Amino acid sequence: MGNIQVRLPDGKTTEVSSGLKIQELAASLGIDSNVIAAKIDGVAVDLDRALSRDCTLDWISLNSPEGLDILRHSTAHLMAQAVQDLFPGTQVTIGPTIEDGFYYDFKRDRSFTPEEIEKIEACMRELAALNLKVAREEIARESAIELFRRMGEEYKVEILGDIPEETVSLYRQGDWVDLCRGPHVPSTGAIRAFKLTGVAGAYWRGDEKNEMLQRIYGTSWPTEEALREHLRLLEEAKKRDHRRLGRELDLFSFHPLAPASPFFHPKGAFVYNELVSYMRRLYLRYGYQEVITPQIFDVELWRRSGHYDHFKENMYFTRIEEREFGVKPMNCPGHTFIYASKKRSYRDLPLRYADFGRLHRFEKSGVTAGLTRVRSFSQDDAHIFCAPDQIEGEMAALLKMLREVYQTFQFTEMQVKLSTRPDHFIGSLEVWGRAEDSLAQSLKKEGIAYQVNPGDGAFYGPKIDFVVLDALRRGWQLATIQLDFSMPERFDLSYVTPGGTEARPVMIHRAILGSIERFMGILIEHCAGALPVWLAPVQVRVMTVTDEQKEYAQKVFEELKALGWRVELDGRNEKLGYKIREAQVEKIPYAAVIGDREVKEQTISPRRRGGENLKPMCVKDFVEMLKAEVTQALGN
RNA sequence: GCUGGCGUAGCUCAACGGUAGAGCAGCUGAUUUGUAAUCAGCAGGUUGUAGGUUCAACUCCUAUCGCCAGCUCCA
Repeated sequence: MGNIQVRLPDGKTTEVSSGLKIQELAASLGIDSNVIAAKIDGVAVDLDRALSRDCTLDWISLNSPEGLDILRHSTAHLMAQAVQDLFPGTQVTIGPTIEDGFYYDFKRDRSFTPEEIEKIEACMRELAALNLKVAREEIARESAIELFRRMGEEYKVEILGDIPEETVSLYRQGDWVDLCRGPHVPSTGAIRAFKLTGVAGAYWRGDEKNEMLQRIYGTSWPTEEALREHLRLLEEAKKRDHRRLGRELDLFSFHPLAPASPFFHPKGAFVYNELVSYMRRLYLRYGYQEVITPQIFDVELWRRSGHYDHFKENMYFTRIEEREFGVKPMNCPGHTFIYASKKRSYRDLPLRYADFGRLHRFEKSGVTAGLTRVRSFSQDDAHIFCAPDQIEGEMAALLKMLREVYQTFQFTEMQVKLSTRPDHFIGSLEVWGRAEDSLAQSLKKEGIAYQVNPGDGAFYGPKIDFVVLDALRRGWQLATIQLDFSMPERFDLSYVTPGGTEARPVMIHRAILGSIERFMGILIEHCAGALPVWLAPVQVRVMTVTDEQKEYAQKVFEELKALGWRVELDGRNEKLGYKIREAQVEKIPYAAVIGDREVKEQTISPRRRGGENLKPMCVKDFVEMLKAEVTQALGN
């Protein structure tokens, strides 16, 4: 065995004898114990791996994203070991890492009870304490198939059947073995801070036609502190849950007799309408015209549009006078009728029809959730009818509008996905290709990075989806832009070109907030219920210190009200601290405190939600301040 | 729809085979109070619904509805 040259992360090169294990090299270099794996020329490997050629070496620390991923994967293995120790006969399937954690799917006749989960967790701690060495082993695929078949692991055998390589790797810890690509932590003792977080059913390979497996979720971290911090964030998210805030702030509620259909209370309805007004103001500037269209249509319409063939499972139907009707799940077909109500010229295009019409979509029970997934909703929906050569300009305008909207709501980050032709589609392949290219071109032109989501388009055309990240960095899909050459065809839409010939317009389906319901839910979580002043159902609460100031407070209240501010008066016989607390809990942006001093000086003392006390000021100055705040937020 | 969990007062939760209890909210009264909770009293529940087991059911069983966590699907 000769010597080899190893280039270390610090740029220095060291000469070691071939066959030296990375671990041994690390020990000799005094590398800290957080290093749990390494990279040879960029490929992640176990510390147990021997160095056999000249290479560049990088350390993978527990604190790096790659290290965390390895830790979590190893924790999934540890869990699988515990499960098979405790419940012989349970088969393992797959156990990948996910954001902040991992899961492992098991084949077992019954599901895991909370008590069993506790037992599994305890068993995992014991196995971790044993600090079992995690050893990699490479064997021929055929031998692996033989091995897992003997062990009764049918799923592993199936997985092995799909692996093209002739050699596969196994990982052993104690007497437990699993098929795995690796790498893993060197020994189970590296797994320090973990918690099993949930159980759920999951279909084998994610297909509901397959048998259901039992999934256990968990999370794993380098330190106890990191684990605690993660659990704290989960608690924080719970506090922001819009379902909880919706009740606490008296915005909306649900009733079992109208499942998945929200009731907006006065304050919630105010916010809802204000969101719609906001979009209407934008429509004025961006050249949209609002239309109102029917709620139910003869199924004939849905047959023509393709919804009957491709969206029927999500629709509500009703029969009357021997005629079958479908409640609209989308506005688009209705808009084609307005388009087709007269002869159109190229001079009319683009035509932008906006519609806040109520939509109903049947969603399988079990998928609905709060405001984010409902059966009755409306969208800031619009359909743009334009000539093919206008697509680009429309897309650019749309992206500008979209950015403006997201900035207003302080969604500073977004991800973009281009979804292509699904299995169920209408129209020709050629037309689909054209539409997909158009969308991709537009994104490139605007310099927007995007991922492709194959097969995720609407049945009538490809789409661009926009996912925003909220304050807790959770992703939410809001906007969608869909390019449609089929609907104009199906409804035989046309316009007269400059040359006097007839041409087919293109339809762009688009929504920026998405559904108003869903957007409201996301916005509530984003701002933790503290809506910006312009959107808050109550903007100011005027409050007295004692009854002495009631008269003046009433005057201030009337004054603000007359100026159009949404204001309430709290003249109750309670301590100021009590009134302040209530206003704070209700997340009202401003409390206007009035005591004897204010009466004497004809001022108010505003207090911002959050605790900031402002100097006493006259009502006029206060109003100017509010105005400036609104203007700043809305940028106009 | 599927897997699992959970439904007790408006809200948060207790009681877990022996005829339902607390805090907050609500109402009444006292208190006139300066930036996140003044005190006292009162009222409020056929324990989601329908069956069943039992001398006895909030508690055990079955069905059903709803909610929650996932799977699948999606705005």
